[in-house]
Amino acid sequence: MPEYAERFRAERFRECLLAWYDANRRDLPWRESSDFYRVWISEVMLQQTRVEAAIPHYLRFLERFPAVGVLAAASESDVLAAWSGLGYYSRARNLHRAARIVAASGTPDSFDAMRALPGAGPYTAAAVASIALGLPCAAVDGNVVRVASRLSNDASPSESPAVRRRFAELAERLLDRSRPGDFNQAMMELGATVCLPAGPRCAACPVEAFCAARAAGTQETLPARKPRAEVRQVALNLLLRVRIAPGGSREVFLVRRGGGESRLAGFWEPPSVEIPPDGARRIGVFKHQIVNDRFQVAVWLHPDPLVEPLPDGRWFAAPELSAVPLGGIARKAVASLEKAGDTPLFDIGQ
DNA sequence: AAGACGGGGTA
DNA sequence: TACCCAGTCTT
Repeated sequence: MPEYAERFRAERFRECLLAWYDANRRDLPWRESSDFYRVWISEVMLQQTRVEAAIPHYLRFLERFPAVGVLAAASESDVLAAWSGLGYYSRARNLHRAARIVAASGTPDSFDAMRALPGAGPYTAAAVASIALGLPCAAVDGNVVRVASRLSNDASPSESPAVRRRFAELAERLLDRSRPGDFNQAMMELGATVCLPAGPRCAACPVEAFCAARAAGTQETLPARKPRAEVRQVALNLLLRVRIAPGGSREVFLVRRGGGESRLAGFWEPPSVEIPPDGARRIGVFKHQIVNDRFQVAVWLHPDPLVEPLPDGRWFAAPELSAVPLGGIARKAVASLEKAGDTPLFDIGQ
């Protein structure tokens, strides 16, 4: 009877979590009521913003715009001014647009209606729907992803949409349908204060007994992320042939690994160069790296032409260079070369 | 799928 | 000083 056992476990989980929440819940300004407008404003403010940072702005904002009608009637610049210091100003612009929609057509009464408002994604729609409307929607923010990954001891990369869906389904299964708003806030508060990214305080955790990661001792390693793009530390040289003048194409140089431990470590840079006599004028600065077995090339236009033979004169074949995925910078550089009448040809030296 | 968005907090 | 944080929207 695995289903029955599962249901029983989920029920116990809810009891433990909510008992902990009831005993430890913080008094926050937006918890004084479950008023839709106040909950909504707080959830938008709390996107990418810490509770402590949001509180003073929240209080000021509500004083300035005490009800949705006031917000809807305000000018955008007034709203932006009240938002100043919070960052991500598109949140304020979306909120303002959404306020006009709510003022005109009424408070949303479902997850879908909430989700349709500008600035309300899956998280915000679920949070407001559960806290203000009492609807059984699981709100999955970064905290909940961390808690869910540890409860299930699931080391799949947490930024993949499919994996996030799995964690959301777990949260949905655990959700207390009679107190969805409290349950969601309890999960998030657990993640923020106990189930910490580093150094989780398992001894203080109300649901330790339900945690598969804790049982396996893997809690510190979760949630897992996509494997870091791997830069192969191999002396690969890339030959680019660039058509420079009406005369034809010219082979140009290449690149060596950039040094240092900085952001550019692992990229490849051209050696210092001299200007060739034939007036080759516009050669890019090239950086490339092997990322997950794919060649990536970035090309910067450089005011000074550069050409230099490789010191050792050796070339290595780069696989499928003509199919190299160019990043945004490289595409811009190539487009710029083409606009200037120079057709870049990519070729493989050997 | 990947990057922009903006502050503040932290190594 | 530079990196990190993590929802939503855009491309």
